[in-house]
Amino acid sequence: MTGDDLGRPLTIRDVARHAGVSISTVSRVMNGKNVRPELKVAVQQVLSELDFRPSAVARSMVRGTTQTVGVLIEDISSAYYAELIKGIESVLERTGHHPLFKSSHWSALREDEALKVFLDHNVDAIIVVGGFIAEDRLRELSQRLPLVVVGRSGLSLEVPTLTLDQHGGAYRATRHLIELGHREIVHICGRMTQEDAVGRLQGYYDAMRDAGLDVRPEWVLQGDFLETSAYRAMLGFVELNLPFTAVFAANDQMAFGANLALHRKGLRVPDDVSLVGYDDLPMSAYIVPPLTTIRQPAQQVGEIAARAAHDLMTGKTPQTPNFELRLVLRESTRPLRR
Amino acid sequence: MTGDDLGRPLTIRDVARHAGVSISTVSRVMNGKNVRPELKVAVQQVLSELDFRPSAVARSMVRGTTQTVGVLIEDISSAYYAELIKGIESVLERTGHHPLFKSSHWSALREDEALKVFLDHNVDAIIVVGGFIAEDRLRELSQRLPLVVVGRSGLSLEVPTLTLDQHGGAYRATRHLIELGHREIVHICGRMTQEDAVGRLQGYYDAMRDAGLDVRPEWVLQGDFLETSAYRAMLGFVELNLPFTAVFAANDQMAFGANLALHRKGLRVPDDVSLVGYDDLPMSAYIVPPLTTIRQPAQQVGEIAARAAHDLMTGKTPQTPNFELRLVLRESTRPLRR
DNA sequence: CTGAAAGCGCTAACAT
DNA sequence: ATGTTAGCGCTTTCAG
Repeated sequence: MTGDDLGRPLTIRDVARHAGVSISTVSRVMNGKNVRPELKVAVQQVLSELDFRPSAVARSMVRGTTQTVGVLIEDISSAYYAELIKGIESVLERTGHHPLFKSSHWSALREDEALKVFLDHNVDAIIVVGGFIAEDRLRELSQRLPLVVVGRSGLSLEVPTLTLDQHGGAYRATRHLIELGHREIVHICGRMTQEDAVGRLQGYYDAMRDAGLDVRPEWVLQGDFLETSAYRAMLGFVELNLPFTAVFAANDQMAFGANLALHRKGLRVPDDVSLVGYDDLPMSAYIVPPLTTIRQPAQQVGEIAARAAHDLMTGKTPQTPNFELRLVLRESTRPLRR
Repeated sequence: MTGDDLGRPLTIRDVARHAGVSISTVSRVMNGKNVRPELKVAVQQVLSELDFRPSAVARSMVRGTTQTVGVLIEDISSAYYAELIKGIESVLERTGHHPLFKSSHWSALREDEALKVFLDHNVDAIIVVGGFIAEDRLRELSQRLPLVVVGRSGLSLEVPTLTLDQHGGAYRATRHLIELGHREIVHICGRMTQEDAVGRLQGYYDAMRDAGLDVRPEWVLQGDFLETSAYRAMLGFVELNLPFTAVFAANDQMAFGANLALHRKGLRVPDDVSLVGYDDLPMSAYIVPPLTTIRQPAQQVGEIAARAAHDLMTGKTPQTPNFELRLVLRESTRPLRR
């Protein structure tokens, strides 16, 4: 009715003026406080007519809360973390919080930067996935705001910490191969700077040792969790002409790389070589042959982490259930033929 | 030195008090305005001693800018979009902006919600990737703030729009198969609600028609861009026992699914059936056999989109180069044996 | 139940 | 060059 459409976004004052009330009344209506019904209706009318939306920034300023939660993660774009993020997203969406994702790309410096950004922006909680942040810094953080840590072990923090038993998962994977009769088992490991990689390597070692099997140093191939590294490493290993009948890759992506390398060398999976991965990416059921692997319930972990963050924010005691790392039997392994 | 460490975060007043100056001087020092050198040093001293970081929220409030850019995308966690995001992240990191990612999961409602959230939070720019937002709404948005649109064609907007020639890409993929001598070519398409899927289907049709080839209706298999759909569709098709020698899947994920289905049915790729995908995911070079596919430079698209957003924010004229959709020849196709 | 006014932490006039 | 002050848009006392 009044033709005062300026480019400038509306403020609560505009609404108040149009409704003929004070700004506090408008605020009350928006926040469901007690207001005389007739006034309330009138204000709501104007609110929707003007399609008014209060500034989240102004609200944050006065409420001291932003409805955002910072999520620090190595790499948003990598397949495994993508699953985790999906889980976080899905529960935060329901609690009305907005995730703020930052990739640190395995750089301690960027981790630190990201945390500062989170703090500067006054996020209501932080979820840290993996990484290298010192225990003290985490403790300090947890004193300032709700903090949830995922995938860091050996921490003694008063903070919900979700960890998966990497050692156990790798042990199970290796054990599976051993039970199929394999004795010469190659392991392609991840970067030793990453906790998960170390745990999995150790699980492999221990499974071998417990079975009374020696591990030849040449059997441990250095990878970096990406396909290419495993592809190259596997190719190189085959050229050594050492006998081997099985491969355990520290993640599925490297298993893919190894799979192709074996194929190139004329070795059939699983007829000539059995192959086990780790993660169980959505894809892994669709490669040829479908990959036997250790299932990490990444999405579920993300959900629990987000729920824990929410619990912390609302003063509830977060649950941190144990996650089961199951072996998913598919078609890339078979009993050793003798 | 003064033992006043409260839990409450510091404000500019604390700094001012400690340095014995006014808050405006502190503000000036932080913003590089002219301040007497000695004072400046003193303030900087206090600033770092206290490890003070100004509230981004308060700054946003007064500056009217947030250093954030909203990124609306179907699904953060899907492999193709992950690449795009990586590109966006990498350039926004350098410009000092913080991406705010929202997945809309192919829901117009969520798209709308996300846009509102962006607006509420006063993002400095928005990047919209695909989706269903009406042209008018986009125009309206673009009048309020810098807007970059990715992957929407047929729009007549005064807005930087990055599109890839889906029709052309699919045409090239199909053409490749035809040139290899294939005539009975199956297409697994995506959801017809998605623009890209339609463009690719049309490209397939046109390539067939231009080659004087008829398309049997049974050759067009309905998928949804995920592995499973293609796996099932392919399985079902093979059971029809219709002759065919090649498959063009509308994305790599579906090509993976088809690949497995063919394998299950005892058909060898590429010896019995040639297979072409679309996207060129990082993974696609590592499946067995390595996938011939149309390369969509997703990461580069993300970079250009972010750069365009930045240009818009800084008043520069954004560049929107053409992207080349190359056929990447690998090992999943071969000449038809006669 | 409602309006006036204070104030969240900061920046940008405005005075000095 | 520096300090004082007025807001940014909102919520929340505090009076009435």
